[in-house]
Amino acid sequence: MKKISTPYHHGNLRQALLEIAVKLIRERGADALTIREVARRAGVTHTAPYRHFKDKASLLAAVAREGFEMMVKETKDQFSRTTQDALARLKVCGIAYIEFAIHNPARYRVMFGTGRPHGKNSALRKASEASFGLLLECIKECQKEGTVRPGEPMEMALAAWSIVHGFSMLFIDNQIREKGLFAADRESMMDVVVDHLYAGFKPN
Amino acid sequence: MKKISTPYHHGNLRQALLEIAVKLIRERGADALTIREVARRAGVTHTAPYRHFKDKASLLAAVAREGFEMMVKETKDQFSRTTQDALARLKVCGIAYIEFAIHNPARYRVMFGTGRPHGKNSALRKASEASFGLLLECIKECQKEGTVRPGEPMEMALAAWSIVHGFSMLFIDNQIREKGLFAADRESMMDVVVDHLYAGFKPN
DNA sequence: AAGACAATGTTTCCACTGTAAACTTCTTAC
DNA sequence: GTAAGAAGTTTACAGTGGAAACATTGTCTT
Repeated sequence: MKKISTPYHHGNLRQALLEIAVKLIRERGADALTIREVARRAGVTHTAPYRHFKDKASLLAAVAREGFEMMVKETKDQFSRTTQDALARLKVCGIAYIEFAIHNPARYRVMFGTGRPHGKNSALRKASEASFGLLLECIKECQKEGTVRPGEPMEMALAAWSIVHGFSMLFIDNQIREKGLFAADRESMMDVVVDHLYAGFKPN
Repeated sequence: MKKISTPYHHGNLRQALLEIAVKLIRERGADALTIREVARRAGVTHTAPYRHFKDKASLLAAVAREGFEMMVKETKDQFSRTTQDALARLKVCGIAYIEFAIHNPARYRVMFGTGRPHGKNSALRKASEASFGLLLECIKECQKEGTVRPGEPMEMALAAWSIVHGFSMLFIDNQIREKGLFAADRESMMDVVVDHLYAGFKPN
């Protein structure tokens, strides 16, 4: 039996590194992240992190994975507070997604910004698939319910994901505020964008 | 009178650097780009690029700016080949955008991936605004034409931009193929996604 | 309780990076 | 033709990612 909670030398360094990494990215941007600085703040040597992460990319992948897991969890939490129909849940999906991105911009960028595809890193891939799965299920349920028009659910999920992802990216990259779109507050902007999409999903 | 076309020592090094940078990003990914390697391939010392770009970020910003300009130009070219209504042009906007992203994934990622907002770099900002402006104008024209329902054009442009941007990002990050969505070919996927959005724009 | 063993952290090392400063060499305007 | 400024070079430095060999500590077996 391995006691996970018991500290070895440092005391759950892996988790500490992840938290420090996120904080650092938040403070100085994603590419300013440095393994050495993370180690420094954790109070360990600059090579200690390599016991827990193969390399820098691997550390970032772990941050990303955690992000997907958080996102799924938060969405599900919102679900449980939404006792309504599937359409309501579908909207929750969109809103929760965007809210996550806005509240965790640094992490969000890591989740998608790396450029290099998740490829082999199956843990990361699984986490991201879980997130997509949530959306897909919602759409299927809506179709059963009759609140979303028939059609290949995959394609509709793709469209839905595209819009919330796109909006999130633009928002956190400041492209929106820069273009003088801050007339409306954030929440109503979100609603507008999401509604435009769902308008295209309506039956009839 | 300054003769721009005449080579000094190297011969239009600035442009050469830009081209090499893009090629490098294409080959090895955006963060593998190194000023020294760019210089090496250009056959100059590793500090020569600093005569043309303040720093690495500045070089990347120039690559991004060029990208926006290319995108606008290509869209306009497509416009001139589209003698039809404004709605047709609006669709061209979406398709051309996605096509650009797909054909220039490396550059596209630089255009949006940096994380750091364009902020002060006004040349980059202007180029990106031109691209957004094209979309905005299309929507306004469609509204005049009656092929897009009334409503704040800014908001609709935002929605439209979100979806094409989101789709592009997901596509070039391989998130789509990874999720087993390659059933449809690229072109029909594009059409489907764009159509879902425009369905929400329809009058009535 | 006593080692053996694997997990964790450290030291030392290396090739490489971004960029500043002071320099040389070329181009062009006068 | 010469002075000035632009373009490219040399040299230097601190910081980085990561490999390798070493030291330490907790855990497992007996």
